[in-house]
Amino acid sequence: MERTMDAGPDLAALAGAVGDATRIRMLELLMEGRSLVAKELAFGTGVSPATATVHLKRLEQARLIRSTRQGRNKVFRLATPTVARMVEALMTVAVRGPRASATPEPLRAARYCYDHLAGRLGMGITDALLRQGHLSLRRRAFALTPSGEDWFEAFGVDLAPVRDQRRQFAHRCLDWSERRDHLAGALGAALASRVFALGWVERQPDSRGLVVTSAGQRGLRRHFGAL
Amino acid sequence: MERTMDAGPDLAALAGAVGDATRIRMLELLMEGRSLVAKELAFGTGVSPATATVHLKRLEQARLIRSTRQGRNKVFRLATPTVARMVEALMTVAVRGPRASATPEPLRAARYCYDHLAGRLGMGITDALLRQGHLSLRRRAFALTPSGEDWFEAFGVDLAPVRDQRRQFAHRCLDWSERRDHLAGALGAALASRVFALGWVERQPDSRGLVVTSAGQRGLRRHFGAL
DNA sequence: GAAATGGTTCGTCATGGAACGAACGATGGA
DNA sequence: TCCATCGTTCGTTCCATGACGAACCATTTC
Repeated sequence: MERTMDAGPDLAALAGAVGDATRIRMLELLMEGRSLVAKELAFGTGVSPATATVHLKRLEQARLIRSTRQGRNKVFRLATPTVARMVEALMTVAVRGPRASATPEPLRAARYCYDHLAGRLGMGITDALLRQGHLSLRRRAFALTPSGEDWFEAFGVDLAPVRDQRRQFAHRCLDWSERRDHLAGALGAALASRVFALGWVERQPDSRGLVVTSAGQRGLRRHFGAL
Repeated sequence: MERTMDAGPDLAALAGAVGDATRIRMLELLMEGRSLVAKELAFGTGVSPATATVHLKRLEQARLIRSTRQGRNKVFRLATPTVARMVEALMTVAVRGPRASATPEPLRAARYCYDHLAGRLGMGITDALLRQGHLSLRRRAFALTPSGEDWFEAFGVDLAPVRDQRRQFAHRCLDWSERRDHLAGALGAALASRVFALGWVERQPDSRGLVVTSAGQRGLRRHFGAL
């Protein structure tokens, strides 16, 4: 199909890469947890390893995902937080009016969005941090206040390496299930893995989404009050 | 292709609708100006009217666009500002690193994003309004200050009907060419059409994007200082 | 080294769907 | 009333590509 050259970003190429049921499902899977190996992505999309290889290669060429070898495994993750934002925007549109309330309860309650906490849990924590003056609002991001620095360190998050990452520090991410934004970026990811390390949340076995443990209930209440 | 039911939004359906070169181009065209008739969209994508009909129907079924009959014409527009946000997010990702600076100058400078001003012009105006205290920042939106209300009325924007619209009043839209956000929503659209009505900007004949007229240069400087 | 596992490559198949031209219904203007 | 224009419908063609199994490397484990 010949066509005059397009000004601006090459949407057609991107749309081609995104516009396949299996590939978008892969991106969706990568939104939930940090990174997955090829086999998990094949299984998760219900497709043979051979087919998965092709799709993953295509996604990688489109710079939507990145891979690293680990032994005989190949682990994939979203290429950039910007990609996560894009997928999030797609999800926001994909939630149809009448079906909007059909978003499964566990997903509304707590889930990963890329590498940070989302759903009502992520939102609640973010709101609490704002209320307590540990975060403040900036145009496109949150800012960590002095009291916030103390709080994070006391919570067990070593901030130095978090600041050293090349990605945005405290990004604001818009959630498709709640339509409000929550803490993302390097700081959001660090917070999420700390909460995970504390055993406050656990990955749900086969479904997507997270469950808050009873220790988590207590801990969250102690730190953030009623969420 | 049988597959277990997906939790959450139906991304596959959406991805299918978006993932075609012609259809994404149509969405792109609808981002620039308010609304277009079927023929313009056919011509703009280099496709026959028959083919265009099929694509437009598909996009409409996916609720990405909406149409109304006007005489023997059928005019299309993006269904919701949320869709515009999604396309914008796609564009942001589609801008490749090395090619980033290859974004054509006129598009960087001034263009429509859906129905409001974007590019450096939209950003500059937004910044000026913030600096002058006519807008203030909220979490997901801008807020119009009391002085801002006066300013808009003096500028010739009747705010009452703008507030009555069902869409968000002063949304923050992230720009793919500048990677910063600018005034959108009902207020952004009203401002854009006022600026257009004043003859300060004109649609570029065949390219995309806008040009600032000499009257516009003067008017913008007078109201906003150096942009 | 052999066996097991993860991933890739290759060849093939089948299907979806994108495109067109032609014929048709509808609307508006002369 | 008649013509021009706009859009839709239909039938057809044809190509892209998504899927698989089998064979093939590479790495770890025993």
